[in-house]
Amino acid sequence: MPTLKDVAKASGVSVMTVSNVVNGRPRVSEATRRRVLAAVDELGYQVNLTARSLRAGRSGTIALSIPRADHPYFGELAAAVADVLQPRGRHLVIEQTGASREGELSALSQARLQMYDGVLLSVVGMQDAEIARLQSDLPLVLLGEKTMPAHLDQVMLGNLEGARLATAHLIERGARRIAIVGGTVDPTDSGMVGMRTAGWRAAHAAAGLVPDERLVLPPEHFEMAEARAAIRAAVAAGLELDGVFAVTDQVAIGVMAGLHESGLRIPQDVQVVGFDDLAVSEHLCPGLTTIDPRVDLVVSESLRLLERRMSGEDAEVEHLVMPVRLVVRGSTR
Amino acid sequence: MPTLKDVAKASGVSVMTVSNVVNGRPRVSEATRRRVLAAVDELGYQVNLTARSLRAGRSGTIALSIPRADHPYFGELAAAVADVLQPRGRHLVIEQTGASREGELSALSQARLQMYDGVLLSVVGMQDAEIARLQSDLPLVLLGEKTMPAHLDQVMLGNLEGARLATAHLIERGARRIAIVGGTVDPTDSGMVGMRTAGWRAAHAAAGLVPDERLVLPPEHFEMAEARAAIRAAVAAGLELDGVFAVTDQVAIGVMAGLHESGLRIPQDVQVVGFDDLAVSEHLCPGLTTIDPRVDLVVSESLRLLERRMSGEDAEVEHLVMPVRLVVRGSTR
DNA sequence: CTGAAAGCGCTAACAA
DNA sequence: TTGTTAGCGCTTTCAG
Repeated sequence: MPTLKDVAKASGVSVMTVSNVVNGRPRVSEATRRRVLAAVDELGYQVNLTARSLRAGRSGTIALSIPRADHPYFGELAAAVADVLQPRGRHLVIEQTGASREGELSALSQARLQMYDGVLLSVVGMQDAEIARLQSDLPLVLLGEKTMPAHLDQVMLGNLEGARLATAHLIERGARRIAIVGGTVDPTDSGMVGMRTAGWRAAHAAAGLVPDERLVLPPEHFEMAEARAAIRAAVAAGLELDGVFAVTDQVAIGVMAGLHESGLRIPQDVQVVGFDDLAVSEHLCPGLTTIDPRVDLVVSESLRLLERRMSGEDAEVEHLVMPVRLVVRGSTR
Repeated sequence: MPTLKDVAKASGVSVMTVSNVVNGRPRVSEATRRRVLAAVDELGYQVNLTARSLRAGRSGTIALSIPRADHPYFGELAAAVADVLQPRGRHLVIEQTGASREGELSALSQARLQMYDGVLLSVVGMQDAEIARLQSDLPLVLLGEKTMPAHLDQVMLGNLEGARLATAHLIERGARRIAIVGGTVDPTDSGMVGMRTAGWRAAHAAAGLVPDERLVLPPEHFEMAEARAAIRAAVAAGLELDGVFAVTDQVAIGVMAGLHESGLRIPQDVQVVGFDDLAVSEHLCPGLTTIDPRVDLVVSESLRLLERRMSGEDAEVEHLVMPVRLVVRGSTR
């Protein structure tokens, strides 16, 4: 690759002048400018962004780290972030950590994070200790469904409120035996599953109902096939239910398939509510009633926090929980 | 951030020794190693990967450029690439171009591509001229559904064969009025839509049938809502059909929703086949018969080609078309 | 308006 | 085993 020096030599000026031309700085005579641009063209010169970053101390790039790109929720999140950043002229790259419980940071080391001007880190499998170890001098905003170290900005979905809304809606529409698919019976779970299960319990309590603990169904990986098998097995085992709160839309899709296979009709026999409002959910048959997690707000708020850190402002740490919204479709009556 | 120099000063050795320790090179006495590591720990030293890249002339990173992360096909592709690269100890970043027809390269400049050791470029909206201008000295493999410049390696899906298989399957299962949703009547279209439409025509021709041109339905953006509206409108307008080949699974999902809304049953009244075999397609009701584009092969082949370029091998340019596979599910009889 | 020098943080090559 | 030197390609600073 040709360098500034090569262009300088070819056009008979100094590297500094070439740099000035290439960066459109003023105070360059029209004649030299043309000469330099001709050389740039001829040699096919391209700035070396690595060198520029080293010199500038900034890369001009923001990173979004997600567990997996093939999980629609994260794909949609990534696109939403890109859509906000692109018009602002900021460059985004997506890092995929692989959601390894053993440590996202091995895949995405602190050193690598340091390359970016700012990082939105969607933490799923990460240990608290690892998160706590994150340098707070790197502009960083955490996106994740559990409470994080107090010294880092965080934006969280309205997990509890969403689960409560979803379950209350099922109760209101007449369901009385409402399974939670992807829930947990572990009361110490403070993560996404724990919070959504707590919302399911809270809605029951508010209605004066006591949920049957057998209605807490296991799928732990939020996979469609797993959820489908779980609901089929439960129905086959004689578990009676007339409603399902699925902890994610992906799980809900599996649940709908499983209920269908079991000969149960939605919503006549079993009503279903999901969580995430994936793009596909609107186009299922029937359309999936779900919780809109307001990814738009998550994105705008987390970028606000990030820009604040990036500008060096020494503001208070914020831990935000976004509002959510129930979207009613055909899977509930 | 502390630098090698800071650590060197703190531990009373030279920067080179620190570098040697940090990089686990041999020929460092146990005593100094410990002293250095202590200083590294204390100062919280982290390598500056930008500086290392500049020095080494390589970034150790491969980029995958996709139009949008919220399009499930690309999300699944990205995850598949990451899953192959991760175990090999290579680092991947995902760049999102935004599929702007005006030019993917403005979002993702040549200069930026140059930062990576290798690039998988999924081209959609890119102009031929822009693609042709791409330096061939950057290890680059094109992923895209149109024929690209001869000087660049390319991996393409079996568009024609897949569309042919899908349509032939519909014909075999008794469909005679088979719409193509997302097709084109423009015979000069040599892109993905053109090839898949050609496959639809080829299957008809092979069966001695002549398709009604009114069965070519418009949706151009492969969006679910658009496809849903298009099929509804067509049915409402009295178009008779007993089969649909949707150019993508996303389109197929919209089609299924639209047919459902129009009171038509799948597969009894209308059979549907898609293309992409998205993860969700298996869990629709009914399951979607579709073409598996063998993303696994696309990934392994494109990485083979890429690694070859990255190793500096001066091999023949390859233009590969991957085989495809029909996956039969409930949406066809 | 143009140029020379210095240095961002790192490592290969050589010297001690 | 450890240290010194040079330079990756760029831009800031200061001097013509």
